[in-house]
Amino acid sequence: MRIVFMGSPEFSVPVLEALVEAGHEIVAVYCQPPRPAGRGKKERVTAVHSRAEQLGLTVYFPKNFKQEADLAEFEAFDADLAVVVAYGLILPQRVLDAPKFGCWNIHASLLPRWRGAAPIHRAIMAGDTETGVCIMQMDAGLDTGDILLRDATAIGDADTTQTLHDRLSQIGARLIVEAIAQQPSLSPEPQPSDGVTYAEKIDKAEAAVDWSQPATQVSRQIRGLSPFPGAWTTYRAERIKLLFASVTDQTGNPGEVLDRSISVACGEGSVTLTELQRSGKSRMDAETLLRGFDIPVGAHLGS
RNA sequence: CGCGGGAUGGAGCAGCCCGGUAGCUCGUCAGGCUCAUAACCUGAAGGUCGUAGGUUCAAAUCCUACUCCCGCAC
Repeated sequence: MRIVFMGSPEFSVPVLEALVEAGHEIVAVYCQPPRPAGRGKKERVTAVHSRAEQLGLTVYFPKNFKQEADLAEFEAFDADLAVVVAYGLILPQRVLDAPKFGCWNIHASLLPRWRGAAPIHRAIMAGDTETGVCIMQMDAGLDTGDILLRDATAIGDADTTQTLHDRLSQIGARLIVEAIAQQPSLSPEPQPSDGVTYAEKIDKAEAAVDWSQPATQVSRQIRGLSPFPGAWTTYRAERIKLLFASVTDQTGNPGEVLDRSISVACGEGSVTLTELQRSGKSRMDAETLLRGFDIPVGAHLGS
């Protein structure tokens, strides 16, 4: 099949690779343009951009699809299908209609739950026990298209946004190849009107840990924001990012350090912090961190 | 030219301001102990202090340039 690929971040890369692997003809790759980003404000290309160039594919990055030239260029590829995964732009109807089979989107949730920007973070933060990937026939709405194929995966207590992100990306890659192979016999199913939720973008204000929350909620917050943007607390005016925490059942004043494993009392129960990162340092486990940075029992975090 | 932190035996850090014998916690190795269990005691090995210059009788420490890592902001 002649396919136009549209995606930007790391999540999209395995999908692109799978399509190439499956022998499809990638006639163009679209992604977000390079932008000044990161330390030093240097121009950064997207993950898809650099991988596509390694694969010898031509990369396009229009600002949006409002210019006639960009629309015409897209239509001129005369593609059979466009595969869209975390591209970062709203596609106008002309783009949706251009490929022979339209545009298919890979979305990292079990729709209609968690439509929108941050489905992986939201699923963990909400305490969902299951999530998955949907292949959908894109329409004008926000993640409202008919479902072509889906697959689920369980969310465990050891999952973080990192682990789930990687797993869902792999599932998405496999699923899109399957969907294309089955294309003639796929039966699009409209999404149910019940159970619709929206995954709002993560706000930085959500990243500060509130120790008065129950331990289960604190753990979900820490795991759901790990590794990006990272939940954090403070100790001695220093900001400490928390990358992983498991729920334990000790009690104390919220924010109080209860033992030498950095177990911290929450509003209800406690969490044991096992992966942390001081600002300016790399992430390390609790024992390693404590070797050069004392957080004594009885210390109070986050005040 | 966005702001800032950092690079010191295998790991994590102190020492730098105020130049003068390389230090702490842990790990490793050898031996001891066995009511200390996130055990204890004794001893040992292991570092051209990120790189390159400069200042100096003397530089981990002061000066200059560079490389790499990270936090914030975006």
